[in-house]
Amino acid sequence: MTQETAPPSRLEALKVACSACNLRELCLPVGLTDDEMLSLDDMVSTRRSVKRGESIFHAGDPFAALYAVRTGFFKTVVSASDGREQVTGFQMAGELIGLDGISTDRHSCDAVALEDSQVCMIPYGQLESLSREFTLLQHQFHKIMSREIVRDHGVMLLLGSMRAEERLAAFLLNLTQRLQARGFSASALVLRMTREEIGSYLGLKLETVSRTFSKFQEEGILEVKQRDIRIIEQSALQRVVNGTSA
Amino acid sequence: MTQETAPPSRLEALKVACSACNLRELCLPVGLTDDEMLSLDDMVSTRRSVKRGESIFHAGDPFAALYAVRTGFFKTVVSASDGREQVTGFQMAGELIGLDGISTDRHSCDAVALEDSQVCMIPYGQLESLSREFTLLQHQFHKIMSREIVRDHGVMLLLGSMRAEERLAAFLLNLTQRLQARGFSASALVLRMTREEIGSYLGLKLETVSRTFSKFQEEGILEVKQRDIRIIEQSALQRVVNGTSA
DNA sequence: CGGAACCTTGATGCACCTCAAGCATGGTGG
DNA sequence: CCACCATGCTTGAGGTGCATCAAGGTTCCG
Repeated sequence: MTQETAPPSRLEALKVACSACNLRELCLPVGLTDDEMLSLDDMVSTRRSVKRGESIFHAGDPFAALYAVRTGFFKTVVSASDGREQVTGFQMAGELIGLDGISTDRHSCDAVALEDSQVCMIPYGQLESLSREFTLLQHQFHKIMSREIVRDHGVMLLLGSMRAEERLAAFLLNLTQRLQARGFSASALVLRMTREEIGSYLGLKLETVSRTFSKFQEEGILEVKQRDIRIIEQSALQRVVNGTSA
Repeated sequence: MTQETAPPSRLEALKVACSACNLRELCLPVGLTDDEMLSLDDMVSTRRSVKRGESIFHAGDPFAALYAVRTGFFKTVVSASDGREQVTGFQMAGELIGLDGISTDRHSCDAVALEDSQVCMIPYGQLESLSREFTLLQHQFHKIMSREIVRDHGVMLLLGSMRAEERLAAFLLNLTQRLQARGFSASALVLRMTREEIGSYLGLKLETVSRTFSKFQEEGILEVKQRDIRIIEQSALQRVVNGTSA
């Protein structure tokens, strides 16, 4: 349950190299020159394995580094004082986790692995110095933070003014789009999260998520077998999101 | 209720000095040395007046600068393709507007003045170069972006799992806390936005916002006269937020 | 093979939305 | 300066989308 900063028994003999990583076009190094990439390689020197259910960090933990998802799948969760929880995002390969920690030097959410995963550790102090040196890195980092803000505003729109079907349709389209950018099929996906986690993210109860999946299936938009989803009619999903279907 | 630090009887849109601004402890310059502050003064050289109802920028506009609220009050609004709108935030003196634009070089929301206001323009390219030079400025800027992310996550929690009374109570407590940080009373405030705008922000209809205000008044928690709000029992509001009152 | 975690589906209730009507406020022009 | 009108606010009555409660089914794994 507690985070292990240096996994004791696991030898990370592999030197992690951004320059050799197949995610470099999606991750922090986008657009860097070869020189700059080599400096990144120095900074991002540790990879950490996280088992399903384990957390990279918890709310309240001191902030020291960002984490880039190398393989696997994560959720971030904020908690209210009364125990209510809200999933604020799902992160897949190439995405950055931990930006929340910069503001107060402590993390404000939990980052939990939804399957066995690996993350690359990016010591924050070093990122700041390196991005003073490399304009492109600096700009790319700012873009990533800004993108998170824009994404959050989209979620607010979803939570504030969409109905259950619209929320789930938007969620599925977003997931497939990101999976597609990583070379996966646009029409078949395996959900890494439970109905309850989807519900938490979308501001719905798990029963409503389940019913909505069933409804989409009845309508021939999806084929749903537990966590295996096949999208039969993407355009129909798009229409649902736009409210053009009710 | 509007604060005017230096009543601008002349055209003062010329020279702005962060170093002389009473908001410098809340705004971008937090923690800078005198030297650094002077460089900021060079960068933030234009102030712009915005009349009530006007926008600093619209969704789709090219991104070139950030704006620090000098006086007045703003809302930011994102729109879906079908016309649905969501207020994503309300900004007051010392707060930064426009961070959304970095991600795609275009703004993704509208920033609308809710009263006659003034903003300081911070050319983004210059901010990037200056923050390559000044570590503290760089860090402060990152903190501001991160804070926005954390705030957004809090709004998601609110939208995803709180009921109407809890949302409004949380909203009022947040407003008064920010006003208090600016030297205003913690118990009396004048709302700069309509019930509809509050509702949009909180994911509620204006009638629900109005009814909830009335309910708080009946319960002796607030005194509500249109946009004049007096908080009679702050602890009760806090209890409502925590769900300890239902 | 048995239990835990997860998912589906049905019945019922309620929080909030929708629709509607009337009141308050403030800006504007005669 | 006042009358007028647009905009915003309040309140009521009724409807509905989703939550809640409940029961049973499926899958995974020790």
